[in-house]
Amino acid sequence: MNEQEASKLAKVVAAECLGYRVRLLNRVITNIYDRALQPIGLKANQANILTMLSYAGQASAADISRVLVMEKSTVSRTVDRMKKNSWITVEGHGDGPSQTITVTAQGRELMAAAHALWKKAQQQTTELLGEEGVNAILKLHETVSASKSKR
Amino acid sequence: MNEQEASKLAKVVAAECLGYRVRLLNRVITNIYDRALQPIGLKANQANILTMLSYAGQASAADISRVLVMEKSTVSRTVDRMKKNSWITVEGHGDGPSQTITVTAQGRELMAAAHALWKKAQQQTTELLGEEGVNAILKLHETVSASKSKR
DNA sequence: GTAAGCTGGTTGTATATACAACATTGGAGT
DNA sequence: ACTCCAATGTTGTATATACAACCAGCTTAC
Repeated sequence: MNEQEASKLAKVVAAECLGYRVRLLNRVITNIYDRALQPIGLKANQANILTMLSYAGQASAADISRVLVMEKSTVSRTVDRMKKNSWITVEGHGDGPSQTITVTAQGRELMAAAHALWKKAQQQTTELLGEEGVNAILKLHETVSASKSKR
Repeated sequence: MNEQEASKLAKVVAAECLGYRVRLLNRVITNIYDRALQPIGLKANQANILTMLSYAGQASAADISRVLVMEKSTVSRTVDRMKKNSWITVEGHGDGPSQTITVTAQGRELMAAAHALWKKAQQQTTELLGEEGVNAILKLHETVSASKSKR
């Protein structure tokens, strides 16, 4: 398959499916953040959780799930990984509900280191998308989160 | 944590990170397609590959990887799953390069069934995002795929 | 003509994601 | 006070994703 054919096919699939475009966009952008944070062993998603926790002071897994609109099982496992890295502590009855999750001193140090790296990724993304693209993302996010809150 | 606090936190994280917004957007939109296709056991991503293959007639794994801009290991495993479902056939030297992947009769039937379901998801997405949102996605996709082709 | 390198594919490992099934725990209602 | 239900969390299973290491075959350079 030559490049022309490939390009044509890509256009066909892309023209058809919004889902495809969103997934590709996600792969590209998330990759920028993940690569940037890779030197300190942090993933973009975990960085978001750390950020939320540091603003909140403390939160339960359910809080994280609600605030960041993530599936509770995803939160459960991610929290577990972060706990193993000693970035956070989880207090409360091992099994029972109502945990209290807080960022550890180590976690705060990590965040400090993450900030510079994250900023670079954010800038790279902004350059890639352009001002217009960034605004589009902001708007799309508003639309989606508005629809989510209705449920 | 009450709803006001949660909402405020969400805004903070979202305001900070474009990556977060894109991931959320991806989760919401991909979920629409996955749920729509769920009755026939097809995932959005696999549907895209099937579509590409049916337009192409045949393609190698490397072609899929290039056209849809997916990691080759992702393609390898997804192709494997689709093959197990008899939606596609893979011909060529078991190990060696240059496979020839084609859609089977079963695969074509599946696509026919998928089309109606996919269309519903597409419409649902369009309603969710609005005309403006859809245009934003189109534009973002162009920007991203243009940057990709430069590499 | 041979060695080095490129291309194509697979596999190991890790994370994010979704859905379903399950356990636990508190509280609400009677 | 007791029962039932809603909210919380965990775990099983499956897919998508990324990166790295690896293998096989073909091409290119010398």
